[in-house]
Amino acid sequence: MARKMEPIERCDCDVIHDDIVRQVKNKMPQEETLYDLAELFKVFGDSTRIKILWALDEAEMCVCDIAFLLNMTQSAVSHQLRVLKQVDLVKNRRDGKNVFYSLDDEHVKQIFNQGLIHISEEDN
Amino acid sequence: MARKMEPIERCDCDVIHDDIVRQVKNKMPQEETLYDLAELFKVFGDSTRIKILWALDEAEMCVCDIAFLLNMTQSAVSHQLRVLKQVDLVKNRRDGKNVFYSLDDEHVKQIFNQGLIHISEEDN
DNA sequence: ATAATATATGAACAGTTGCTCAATCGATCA
DNA sequence: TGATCGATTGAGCAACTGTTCATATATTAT
Repeated sequence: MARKMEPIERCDCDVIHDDIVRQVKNKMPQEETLYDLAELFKVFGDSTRIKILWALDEAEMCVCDIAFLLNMTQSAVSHQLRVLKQVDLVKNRRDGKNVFYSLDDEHVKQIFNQGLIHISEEDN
Repeated sequence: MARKMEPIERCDCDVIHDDIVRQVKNKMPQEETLYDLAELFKVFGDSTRIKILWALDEAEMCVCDIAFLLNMTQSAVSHQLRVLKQVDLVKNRRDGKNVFYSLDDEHVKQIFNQGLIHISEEDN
């Protein structure tokens, strides 16, 4: 996690590399943008959360329903819903004793589908 | 990580929920598919790997070039390239003392862009 | 051969993650 | 009011992750 502060020493590669590296450096998005992107994918990088998101894409559901569907404790589901809410992937509304969760982003399924394309191509 | 084996007890929610939950359950992809999807996103869930992938999308580069570009040790970069290779996101070729890495999937940028769409919409 | 360079790899370590468990909060109902 | 149900929250923990460091391997140059 901790980043080295002293610049890495350059290897003896050709000057050609030098130009390419400089070009790539200029084309790269901002450090912060790439960090945020990683943070988003980190949220997708857990099968429990993937399942929850996929389920909520089908229908709005309360916590206990999700827990039953995924065969998990309410507590575990609640913890994960919290994570999903923090990054604005889901929203919720209270109805009596229940709290209903639903998707708060229409691109989730598109992102998933892109990922599935990669997976299906791996089996070659 | 460890999954509970005894089924979660059902809450006293309406019978309506029961139907919805059953419907959602039927529509959900296979457990394994969702697991694989999470594994893929887990790889994207690290800013170092995101940077490497983004860089390699611009140009083929050797390990020391990537290390210099990202101001990281060769070792750290090499470890991450190994991870990326294991999931078929990058490929490599040796040229003398150097090993050149390049992208092995054309959808990477598309997946990134989908993610960026979500991020940019968060700032509301 | 030896030395030098580029990369890979394994152990170790700190930091993080996702779950369980217990306690708590919020709303409803007797 | 107290009892109950659904949901949330915090502590604690085992498992995992990403880096560093030291070492090993592979290729080239001397």
